[in-house]
Amino acid sequence: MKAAAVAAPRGCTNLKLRQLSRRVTRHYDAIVSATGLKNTQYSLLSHVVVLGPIQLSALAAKMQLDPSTLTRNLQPLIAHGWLALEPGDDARSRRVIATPEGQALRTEAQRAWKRAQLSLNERLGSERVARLHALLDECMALLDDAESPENDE
Amino acid sequence: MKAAAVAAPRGCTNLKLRQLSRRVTRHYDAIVSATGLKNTQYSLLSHVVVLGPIQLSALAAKMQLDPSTLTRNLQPLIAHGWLALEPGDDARSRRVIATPEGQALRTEAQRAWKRAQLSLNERLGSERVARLHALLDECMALLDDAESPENDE
DNA sequence: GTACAACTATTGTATATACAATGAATACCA
DNA sequence: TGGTATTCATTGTATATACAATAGTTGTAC
Repeated sequence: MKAAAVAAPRGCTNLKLRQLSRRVTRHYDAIVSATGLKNTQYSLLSHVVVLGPIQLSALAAKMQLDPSTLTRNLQPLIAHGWLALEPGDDARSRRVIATPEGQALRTEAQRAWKRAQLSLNERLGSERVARLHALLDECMALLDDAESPENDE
Repeated sequence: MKAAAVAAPRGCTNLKLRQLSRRVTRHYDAIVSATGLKNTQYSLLSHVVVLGPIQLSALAAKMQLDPSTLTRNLQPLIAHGWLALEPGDDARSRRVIATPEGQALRTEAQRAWKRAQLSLNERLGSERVARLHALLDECMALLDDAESPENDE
């Protein structure tokens, strides 16, 4: 039988991902920004609400964010009084926690997020979105795996 | 017969896209940055090389970039002498063009990009990458369509 | 117990991204 | 032809993102 012809990927994966990210981010922001949160801020706030008081380094890892980026992204949310920093186990580490105001805002913003997600599902088709999620998850998992071994080259 | 069960998408499409984008961008940057270009700059330079002298607004549309973002992103490349601005048809419009140095750099950087893409294909599997590309393209096309009609609300 | 390695978070610096507002030029219409 | 709307690009402002370097802290080996 013939050798299985694996379709060679065309184009730049990075470009395609970034372009769609920008596009989709604009879609969410158009809806979620009514709550005063940008999509990124909603995401960060949500993570803190769900993951409870959590160490900064652990949160950065969970969110695939550089620690320095996390430090910076926290600033607006702390300034608004939605998040707060606590001392950690060490004198060097810290934990983030959502304030009551932060939790309330998250509950409200979650409704807006839901509307944005549903309207996206509608435009793209739920089945397609589900496939996209699965694929994105697979890719992320595969790239994370490549982190642990001696793949430093 | 039973109604077709369409898998309801779980999680946030925006988050998944952004996380994978960040992850993949880091992968490309680790390889392409040796040429002195960040992935975004390589992408912009490439577009200009390929699309020839092109009006700013047209380029922004092609790249799914806000015009103000394009203006800003051009600055480093112009400062390095890799891109240049020309007068457009109007007195209000302008065109971008790649200088000879810019074209040479792009040729070099393209080789690095290729290595990054191939190594990504290897980690994720070419077949999976091809499926991802197809899906990303579909989603982008569907979102673009929703632009033209009176879907403003 | 001290010197050095490893860890945790932040700052310095640079870029990316977009919305709102602006300035300049052109199109259009009455 | 004169006024208004539209188009094109840029600036003001704010945030997102990451690498490199730094400052403090803890662990560890001798």
